[in-house]
Amino acid sequence: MTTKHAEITNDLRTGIDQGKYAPGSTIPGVVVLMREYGVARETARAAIATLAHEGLVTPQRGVGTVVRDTTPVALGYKPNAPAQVWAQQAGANAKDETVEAGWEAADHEVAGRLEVPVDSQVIHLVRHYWKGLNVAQIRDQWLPEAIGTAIAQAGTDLSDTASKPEADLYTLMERAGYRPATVTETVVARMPDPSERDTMEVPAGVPVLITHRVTRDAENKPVETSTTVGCADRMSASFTVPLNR
Amino acid sequence: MTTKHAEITNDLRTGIDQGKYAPGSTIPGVVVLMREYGVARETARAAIATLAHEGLVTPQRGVGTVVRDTTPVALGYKPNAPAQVWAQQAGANAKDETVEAGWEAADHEVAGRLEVPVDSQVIHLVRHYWKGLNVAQIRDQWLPEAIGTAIAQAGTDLSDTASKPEADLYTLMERAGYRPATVTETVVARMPDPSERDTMEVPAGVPVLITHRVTRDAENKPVETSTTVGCADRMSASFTVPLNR
DNA sequence: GAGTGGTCTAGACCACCAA
DNA sequence: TGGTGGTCTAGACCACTCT
Repeated sequence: MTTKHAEITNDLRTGIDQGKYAPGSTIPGVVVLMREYGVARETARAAIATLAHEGLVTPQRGVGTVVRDTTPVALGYKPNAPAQVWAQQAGANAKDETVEAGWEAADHEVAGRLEVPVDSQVIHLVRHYWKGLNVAQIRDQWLPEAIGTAIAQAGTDLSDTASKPEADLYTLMERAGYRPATVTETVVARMPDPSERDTMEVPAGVPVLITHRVTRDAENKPVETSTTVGCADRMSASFTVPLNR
Repeated sequence: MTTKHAEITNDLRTGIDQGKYAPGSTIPGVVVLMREYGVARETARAAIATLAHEGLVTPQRGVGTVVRDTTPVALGYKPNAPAQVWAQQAGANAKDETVEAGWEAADHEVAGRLEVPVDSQVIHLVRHYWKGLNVAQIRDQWLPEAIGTAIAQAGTDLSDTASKPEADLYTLMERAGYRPATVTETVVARMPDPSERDTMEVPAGVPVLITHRVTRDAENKPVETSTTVGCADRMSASFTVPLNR
């Protein structure tokens, strides 16, 4: 025999699957489930909690337990033009903002990706990508010392949060004499930690997608690396790769 | 004031972060927490449940609540050689197995990806990729009718589950006169549904990574599409893309 | 058998939202 | 103000694992 809360969960889940409870509407509340199934409050709540952690519903105090719209928003992501894509694809109410910029000492991870010595100076940029009222992605980006100074000498100080570069980063790199040739991206997923859940307002049951990127020039030397963390229900990553066989 | 269970969760989480509770060891159990914090059983359990849903611990009856090893297993994935990579990267105790094969009518989704009419015949293959004792990935793959029959005429019947093709799919395609030229992959993540949780034995708090792929020939016509679902703590996807600017 | 986590109850009070 | 979900309790019994 399955447990009582599992029984209730299954009934509600099939109801959602079959469209009995549409996205945006509410499923039967705690008190209703208590009465209809003859269970205690915590048992009814346990059933709902399972659905919440599966990402199917979002309980809201004073409102009810709302069925999530599980359709992926599918913000396609093209590594070929990382900077501009956001505005095009996320729609009119999208914006992005540099919240942090400056020089810092490379830690082990960043130094390894950029193939520079640990503790050597690198430029670190943190950007927030907004979609409507939410931060949908957070990007941490690092550039090796040589490139940071070369871009500065070409007239753009990346270590200044307030300054608005008038061109995207790859263009700035080219002007400074570094031509990006390839990007390698590695995608993983996990549940958000509390700070991510906080700044991006990730609902329960929604994982984050993490993209680690390394951009290299024609000599295969790293010219940029970044880590992008995004709410998995507000982003997806897409790649087109030629096959050389 | 934070809630009692949140308080306990935070204490335990920082303990894990700081290495006080190492991966593989157990955190204080329900009864210990009840005594030390002076709370009821369900309150202590709620604190542990939060950590479980964050993917940090796995409660086990009769054993204790074990700290998960959160290190990503990072099975790099190269779209250039999809079939062979598994064995190389997942190690010695990896294997893969075709669990389903045959002709079926294309549904809306598959028809759209392959750019064939809805309800036209397609080959459907389901493969399980094992890592040790677990299924780590499930791949659903579809080929358009023309290619399925061409490969059959070239001597390999893909619609037969028992038959072991002696070459990887891309090679079979080439022999049948279709040369794959590009792949486009879209990666998303979500929490597993019950059936996925079941066959892949996904622990609580671990999302699945989903890769939608379309392979095209030189004329940009789709020759294959597949959807791969994998436990996010047992796989990652990696892509290297040349920049053409 | 001792100790772990899992289920369930009946009842209390609190926080929040909408009408 | 009435209805929603969130927190918490004290106590019972069950399922599982390890020794």
